[in-house]
Amino acid sequence: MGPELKTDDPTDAKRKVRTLADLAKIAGVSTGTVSRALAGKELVNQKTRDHIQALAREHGFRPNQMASNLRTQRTGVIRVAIPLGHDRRQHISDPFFMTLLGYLADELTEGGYDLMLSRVIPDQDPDWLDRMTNSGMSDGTIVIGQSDQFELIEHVAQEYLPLVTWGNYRKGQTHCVVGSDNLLGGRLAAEKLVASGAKKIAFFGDTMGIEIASRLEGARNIAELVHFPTHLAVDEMDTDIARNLASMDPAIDAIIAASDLIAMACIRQLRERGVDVPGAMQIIGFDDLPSASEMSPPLTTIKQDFAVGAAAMVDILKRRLAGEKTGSVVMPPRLVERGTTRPG
Amino acid sequence: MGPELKTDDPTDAKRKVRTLADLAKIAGVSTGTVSRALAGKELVNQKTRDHIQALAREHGFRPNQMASNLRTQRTGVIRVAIPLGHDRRQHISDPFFMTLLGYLADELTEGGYDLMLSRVIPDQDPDWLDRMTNSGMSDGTIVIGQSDQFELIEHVAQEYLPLVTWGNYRKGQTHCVVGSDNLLGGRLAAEKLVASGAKKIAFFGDTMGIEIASRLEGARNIAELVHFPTHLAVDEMDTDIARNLASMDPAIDAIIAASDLIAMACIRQLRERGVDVPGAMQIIGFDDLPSASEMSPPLTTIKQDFAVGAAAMVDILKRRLAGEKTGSVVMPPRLVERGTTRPG
DNA sequence: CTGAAAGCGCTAACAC
DNA sequence: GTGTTAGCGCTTTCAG
Repeated sequence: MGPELKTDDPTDAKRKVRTLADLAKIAGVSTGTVSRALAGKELVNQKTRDHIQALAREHGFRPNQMASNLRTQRTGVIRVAIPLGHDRRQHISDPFFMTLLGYLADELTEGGYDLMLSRVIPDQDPDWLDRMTNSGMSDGTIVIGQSDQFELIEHVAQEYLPLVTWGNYRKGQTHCVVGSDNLLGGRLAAEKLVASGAKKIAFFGDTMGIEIASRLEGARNIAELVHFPTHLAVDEMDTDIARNLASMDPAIDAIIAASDLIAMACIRQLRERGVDVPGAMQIIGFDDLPSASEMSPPLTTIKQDFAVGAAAMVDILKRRLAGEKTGSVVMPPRLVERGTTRPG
Repeated sequence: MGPELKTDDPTDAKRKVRTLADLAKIAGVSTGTVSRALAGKELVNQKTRDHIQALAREHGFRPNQMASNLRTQRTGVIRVAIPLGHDRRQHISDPFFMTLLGYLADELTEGGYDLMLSRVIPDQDPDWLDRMTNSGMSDGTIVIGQSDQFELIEHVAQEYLPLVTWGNYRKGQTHCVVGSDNLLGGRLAAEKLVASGAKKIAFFGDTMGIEIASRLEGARNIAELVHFPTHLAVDEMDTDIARNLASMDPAIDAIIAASDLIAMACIRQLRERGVDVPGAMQIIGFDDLPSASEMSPPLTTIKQDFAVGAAAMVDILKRRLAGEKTGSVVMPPRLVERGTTRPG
C-alpha cells in the first residue's frame, strides 16, 4: 500500500472537512455563523452566507444529522415496528406487512419523514416499545399489529402520545388504533358462506392475535363453526393446514381463512388433494391483498383498505406529533365476491 | 384539566428519570458508573451493577440512543435508499421495491440492524447520497436501483466503502453492485420468443434506467425489435401502453416487457381489446414477482432471485463495514416458462 | 472499582 | 451580523 498516510500533513489540502468547526476555520468565521448560514437563516449576511454555502459545496461538507438531532431533539424519522409475538417466524417479507408497509412508506416519505423499520421479537426484548419510544431516534412510532402485546402497548400509550397502532379496536382502550372492524368482517364472511349454501364451516387461524380472535367471534355470531388454529408464518402454515385438512370432519364444506395467505395455502393443498373449489369446498379469505384478485380462481375475501388505513395512520400520527389527542379509526371491511365461493 | 402541573415540584416522586444523570443521582453514583453498569461491563462491582439495573428497570429508564450513537459513532442502522430519478412518480409500494425490500428487511433485522428507508427524488436533492452517507445516521447504505444516478453513485463510492447497490453491472465500474445479468436476461427473453414462433417483437420499457437499457440491448442481440418507451410508475404506465398498443404495427405478435408489472398491464389491456394471449400475442415479463405465478394465465418471465440477491447485498455490506473491499455480484437470470408464451 | 472531565458535532441563547 | 458559550445525553479515557 506504499507509505502510510499522514493525515496530519499540513500540506494535505485534501484533508476532509467534516465538521462545522473545520468549515468555520477555512471560512474564517465561527461555527455559529456556519451553522446559521447552512441553515439558510436570514440573520446572517447574504454575502457570508453565500460564501459559506459555496465552500460547503466545494468541500462536499454535509452536517452531521445525528449531532443536530441530539441538539434539537427532533429527528424527522418515524419508527415502524412489527412485533412478532406469537408467530415469531413470520417474516417482514410477508405480503400482508409489505402491503401495509408500502402504503405507509409512501405516505411518510412523501411527507418528508424517513421511516425506520424494526422487526421485534417481544420475548427476547420485553420492553421493546419503551426502548423505541425513549430512544430519541424517532419522533413518533407506528406499530403494525398488536400481536399479543395489547397490554404493553396500552401501558406505553399512557405516557407517550405520538403512537399509532394498526390492529383491533377494543372498547375503552387507551391506545390509538387504526384498523378494520374485525367482528363485522368475520360476520360478513360467515353470512356469505351460509347464504351460498355452506352446511358446515371451518375457521383456520390462530387466535393469539386479537384481530383474528375477533374475526372468529364475529363469524361465530352467525354460524357454529369448527376452529383450527393455523399459524400465520408461511413456513408453519402449510403443515398446519395439511394436518387440519387431513383430520377434519368430512362434512365441512366451507372454510373461513383468517388471512388471504392462509386461504391461498388452503386452495393449493385442496387442489393437490383433488378437491374442487368452490364446488366441493368454498373458501373465503381476509385482507384482499393485491394477489387475491390475480390468482386463479380469484379469491373471495373480506377486504381491508390498506391505502386508506395507512393514510389515516400517518395523518393521525402527525396530529399527535402536534399535540392533539386523537381518537381511533375503525374501518368497515367489505365482502368481495370472486371465484372461490359459489354465487347466492 | 385542573391546576397546572408543576413539574419542578420536589415532592413529585413521579418525575421521570430520563438521563443517566438522573439515575446516577438516585443511585448515589456517577454517570460513568451508571453507563458502565447498564452496558453490563465487568469493570463495575456486581452489587452496584445489579442495583443500578434494578433501579433502571423500576423507573423505566432507557438510555438515549441518539446520544450514545453520537458518542460512539455507530448507529446499528442501515439506510436503504430508493432513488426515483426518472419515473419519479413510482411509489415505494411498487411490488418490485416491496419484494426486494421485504427480503432486505428480513436479512437486516435478523442480523440486528434497523433499516432506515428513504425515498429519493434526485432532482430535488442533487447530493442525496452524500447527505446520507455523511449524515452520521447510519453505518452503511444500500441503494435500490441505479435509476439515472450511475455517475453520482460511482463518485460517492470512491470515498465511502459501506455502500452496496442493486442494479446493473458495467465493466470497470467502481461501485459495488448486486444484480442480474440484464444483457443475458434480455437475450433469454428474445430467444424464447423467437423459438416459439414470434415474427415481430416489441420491447416495452423506459431505457433511462440502465438495467432496462441492458435488457433491451440483450434482446436486440437476438432479434430486431421495435422499442416503445414505457414508464415504470403505475399511474403513467397504463396510458403509455394504451398508446403503444393502439399505434403499433399490427404485425407485432410478441412483447418483451421490461418488468412483470408492465407485462401484467399489457395483458389486462390486450384482454380488453379482445386479443388472445398467448394465441395472438405472446408476452414475457422480467422479475418474477410473487404475483407472476399467481395470475392467470401465469406469466412467463425472466426470473431474478431477490431472496438470494438481498442476502448477498447484506453479506457484502457487512464485510464492507468490516473494512473489506468486496467485488460485485452478477447473478444469472433464468427463463420461467408459463402461460403467456406458446410452447416451443 | 469509581469519579471527574473531556468531548461526539451541532444549535441557540446571549453578548457585543 | 457575528462570536462565545453552554449544553443535547452519552461514553471513555485518565486518575485515584
